[in-house]
Amino acid sequence: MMQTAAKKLSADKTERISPRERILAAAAELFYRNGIRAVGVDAIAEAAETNKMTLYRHFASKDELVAEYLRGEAEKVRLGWERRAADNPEPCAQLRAWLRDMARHVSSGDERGCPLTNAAVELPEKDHPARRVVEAFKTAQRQYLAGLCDAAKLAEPDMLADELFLLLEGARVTAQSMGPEGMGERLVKMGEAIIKAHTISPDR
Amino acid sequence: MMQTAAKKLSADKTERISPRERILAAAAELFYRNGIRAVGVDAIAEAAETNKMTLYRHFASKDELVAEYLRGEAEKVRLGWERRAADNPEPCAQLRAWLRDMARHVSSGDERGCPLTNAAVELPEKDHPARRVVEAFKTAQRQYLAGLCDAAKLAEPDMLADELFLLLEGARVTAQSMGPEGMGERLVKMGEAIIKAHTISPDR
DNA sequence: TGCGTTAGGTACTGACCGGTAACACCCGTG
DNA sequence: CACGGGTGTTACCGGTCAGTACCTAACGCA
Repeated sequence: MMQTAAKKLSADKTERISPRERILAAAAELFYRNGIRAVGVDAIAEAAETNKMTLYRHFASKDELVAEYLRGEAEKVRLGWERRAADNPEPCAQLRAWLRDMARHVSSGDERGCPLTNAAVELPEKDHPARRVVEAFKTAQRQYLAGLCDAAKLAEPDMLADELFLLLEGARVTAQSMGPEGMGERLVKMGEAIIKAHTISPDR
Repeated sequence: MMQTAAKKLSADKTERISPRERILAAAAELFYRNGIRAVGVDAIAEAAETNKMTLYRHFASKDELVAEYLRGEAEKVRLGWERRAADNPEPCAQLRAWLRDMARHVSSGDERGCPLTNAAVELPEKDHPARRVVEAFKTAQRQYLAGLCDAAKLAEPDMLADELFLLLEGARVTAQSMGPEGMGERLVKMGEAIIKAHTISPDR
């Protein structure tokens, strides 16, 4: 009675979302916040307002769920790049927008690093399905960034791309062990300085 | 008989090392290689050629053992700085030596990132004894680096210190999800370029 | 010689892990 | 109305986890 009514009500507003999506959303939140190994499947099922059986009907194993979670995170990042590309036709402006986005994100306070990177730290086993996702993502990210630096006609685009990439990766991973004490604006300044250093000189 | 003979023999060559040291060494290797959460106390005791009871006579809990492991790693880093300071009286040369050491380390192949940073990724719980160790270490590292940049009379020493720090931190954490494809020499080039950018200009 | 400290060994606890079996249920479609 | 797929519920499996009780063996020191 109450239950059916509540079911129908919630079906109208939120619970129309399929269990699979709820599980993925809950897993993303818990994995990122508490670490992958620290979160059990029971906890995920509970947070998704479902149960373990349903989870295992949609995902072959916890490892596969982790891989799917990481694919989702990679997709979010890709969408971010798409948005910035749409907003900034100039590749250099796109680069700067990325820098600002990341700086804001890092200094947001609840930063816990890049989910993909964290997964690689937490899951060192070479044959883990999650690792393939991480490696593919990081490689693609690096290539895209290098292409962007090249399109922006900046000097030594590959090296500049790596500099920026490593700088931001370092900032994200460091923000969680040291407070983001003014890391945000400082990060932008550093990135801008590095870009500037690659605007003038043809090589060294 | 056999046992006592073997005991005495081993006591003469290697097993004079106290169980505590053996446990710490085994824990360091296993924690770094496989991740902290992935390693059980039984595995550590076995690798240290002792048993769980002896482990718990020397360490109050696994968490405390982890903290002690991290203190050991921090001390190793400190000794590295001491060695470099002895070898390079000039602060700028010391900085460059650090860069080279880190580049070699990153491209060594079996890099799995900074143990302290990895611990912070694996153990998000704010009150974990390991986190205090990590935070103290990272803060000290940053300050020391800034002091070194200042002593080297480089422009904007604090920002330069952060740039180098984040760059190397990013390189270490990235080396494990992408192969260290020529990361070594490229890292040195990047660091040198950043240092160079801070040698001339008084400010901006 | 005797005694206390330290280490090793075995076995255990209670909790939790990932994963599965069996069954009741709701609901849309025929 | 009957049916079947997706879902919820409960109980369970074997294994592993951190941590402990209890006893024995070896050693240093007096």
